[in-house]
Amino acid sequence: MSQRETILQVALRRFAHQGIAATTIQDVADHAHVAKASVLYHFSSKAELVNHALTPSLDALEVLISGMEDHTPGSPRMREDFIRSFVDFLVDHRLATHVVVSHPYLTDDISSLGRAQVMMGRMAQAVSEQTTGETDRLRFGVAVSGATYALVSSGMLGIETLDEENLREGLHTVLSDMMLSRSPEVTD
Amino acid sequence: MSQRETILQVALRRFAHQGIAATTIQDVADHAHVAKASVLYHFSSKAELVNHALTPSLDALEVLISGMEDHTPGSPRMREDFIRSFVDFLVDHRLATHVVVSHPYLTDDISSLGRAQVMMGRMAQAVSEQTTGETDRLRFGVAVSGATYALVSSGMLGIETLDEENLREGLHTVLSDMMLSRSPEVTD
DNA sequence: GCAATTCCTGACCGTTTGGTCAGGAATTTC
DNA sequence: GAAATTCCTGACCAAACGGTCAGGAATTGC
Repeated sequence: MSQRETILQVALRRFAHQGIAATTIQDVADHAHVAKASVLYHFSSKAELVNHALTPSLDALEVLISGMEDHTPGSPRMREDFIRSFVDFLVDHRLATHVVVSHPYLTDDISSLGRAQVMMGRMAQAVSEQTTGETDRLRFGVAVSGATYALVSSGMLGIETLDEENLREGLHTVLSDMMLSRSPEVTD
Repeated sequence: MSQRETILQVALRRFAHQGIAATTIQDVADHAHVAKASVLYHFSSKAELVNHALTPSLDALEVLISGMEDHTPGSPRMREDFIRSFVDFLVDHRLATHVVVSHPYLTDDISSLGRAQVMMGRMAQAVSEQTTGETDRLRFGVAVSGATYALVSSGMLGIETLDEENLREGLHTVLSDMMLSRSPEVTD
C-alpha cells in the first residue's frame, strides 16, 4: 500500500476515534509512522486530508440518495430497497459515518462536511416524501438515526459481540420491523 | 442571572454546537460577553468548565438509571416507565446529551465525560437485562440511540417543526411502538 | 465612610497547532 | 549512469491556545 493510502486510512480512523478538531496532523503522522511534513506533502492542508478521507463514502451515499429520489414516493417496495442499501452503506462506511454525524458544525472550514450536510438534508427530504404524517416521519427519523448511531457507538451499547454479517442481518430485521409495520392503535 | 450562570449556559450551547475541542475559552467568553480571564476566574480550567456544564444533566441521568436498576428484569411495566422517563430526560437535557454522545473519547482529560461513559455502560447493561436475544437487544439499542440522535440532530432530519410537547408525545409513541411490540415472524 | 472581600479584566507567557521551505533520499526515464 | 522527477523530512515560523498574575472596579459588612 502506498504511503498516501496509509495516511488516508489512518486519518479516517483517528478522526472517527477522537474527532476532527482533537486529531492533529502530528497525531496522524505518528500513527502512520511518517513525518508530519509528509502528511502535508500529500495533502496540502488538514481540511484537504479530511476531504480526501471522506470522499469515497460520500460518493457512495450520493448513489444511495439519488436512487431514493428516483423512486415514486410512498411505494413499499422503495422502503425495502432503501433499508437494505442503507444498512449496507452503514456497515461498509461506519468510520466515515461516525465522522460525519459527530461533526456537523465545521462545515465552513471543511467542504466535505458541508457536502455531507447537504446530502443528509436531501435524505431527510426523500424520507419526508415517503412518510405520511408527523409520527411516521419521526418513526423513520428515529429508525435511521438509531441504526446510524447504534453502529457508531456499538462499543457502548454492548452489541459488538455480533460479527459483521449478523449485524447486517440484525439491523435489517430491526429496521424493517420499525419502518414497515405499525401497530394498529397508532394514528397521526 | 449571575455571570457565572450565564457562562455555564453559553458554554453548554457552544460545546453542543461545535464540540468541546473546537470550542475555545475565548469563544465562550465572546458569546457570554465577558473577558476570557473572567471565564477562568469562575472555572479554573476548561475541563472544569465542561464538568460544571454537564453535571446537572448527569445527575438527572444517574437518577434515571438507578431507577432502572432497581426494577426486576423483564417486567413490561418497567419498559413503559423507562420510555417515559427517558423521553423526558432527552427533551429536558438535549444539549448535554448532544455533548456527551458526540465526545466519547476525551475521558482522560475531562472527568465528567468519563462519568457519562460509565453511566452509558450501566444503561446498556440494564437494557441488556431487559432484553431477550440479540435481535431484541439490537432493537432496544437502535430505539434508544435513535431517540437520542434524532433529537440531537433534529435540525437535519426535518422534525423541528414539532413543538416541544408534540415532540415529547411523538417520541413516546414511536419508542413504545418500537420497543414494546414485535412483529410475529421475528424470532431470535 | 472605610476596610475587606468578591468580582472582573488586560497584559503576558509557554506550549502546541497548522503550515512553509530548502534540501536530501529514492525512483524513474532515457 | 546521469539527469529529472517524485517522494520524504528536519528545521523553522506565525498564530492561536490554555492558563497565570497583578491590579482595578464593584459589592459587602460594620
